[in-house]
Amino acid sequence: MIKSGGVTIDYLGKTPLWQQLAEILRGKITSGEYQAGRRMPSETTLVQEYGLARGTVRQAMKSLEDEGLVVRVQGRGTFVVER
Amino acid sequence: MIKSGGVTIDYLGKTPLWQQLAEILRGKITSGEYQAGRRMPSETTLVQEYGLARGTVRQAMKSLEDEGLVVRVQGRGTFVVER
DNA sequence: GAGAATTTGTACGTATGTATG
DNA sequence: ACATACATACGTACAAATTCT
Repeated sequence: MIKSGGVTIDYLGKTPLWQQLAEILRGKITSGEYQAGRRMPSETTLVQEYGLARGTVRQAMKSLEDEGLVVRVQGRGTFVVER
Repeated sequence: MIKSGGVTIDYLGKTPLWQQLAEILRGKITSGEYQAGRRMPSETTLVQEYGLARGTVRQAMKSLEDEGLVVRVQGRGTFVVER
């Protein structure tokens, strides 16, 4: 069984870590794993899951927000936008 | 009083500055002054200590990394490899 | 309503990576 | 080899908003 799709972070490659994470999360949104209107995993959770610094996670989230895929609300969380 | 051992940088000689620095650092590693598993002085620190440009320091560090003596981690520092 | 816990926002400092002149 | 600038990344601390107990 081959893990295809580059679902994991490549810490040695050229692509920035935050871009890789953004790509992963984008995939989980478009695939429906993260459903519209529902809350995404918190930054702290993602930090633990992927072993990245919070700033790096936030940069990935920021890019998703800029794309209009998610909205971030202080004190509440980050939510997948309805499409 | 003569400084023997080439512990200082010779800015006029034929040997590249980065090679001289690499040699110095290599010595401090093998002698145990820079202990295995611990962090090396930062590039900025070495820049100040030896009066070299950062690019030159990086070239020296790169050579040490190629030799397997140290590993460099973005955002954390350069560490002496355990042997 | 009070206080604790959670979550995102902001700021700073430090360090390595890359690019240009 | 030097100088500069910016990007990427880690770590820490605290603030602000919301939710939970």
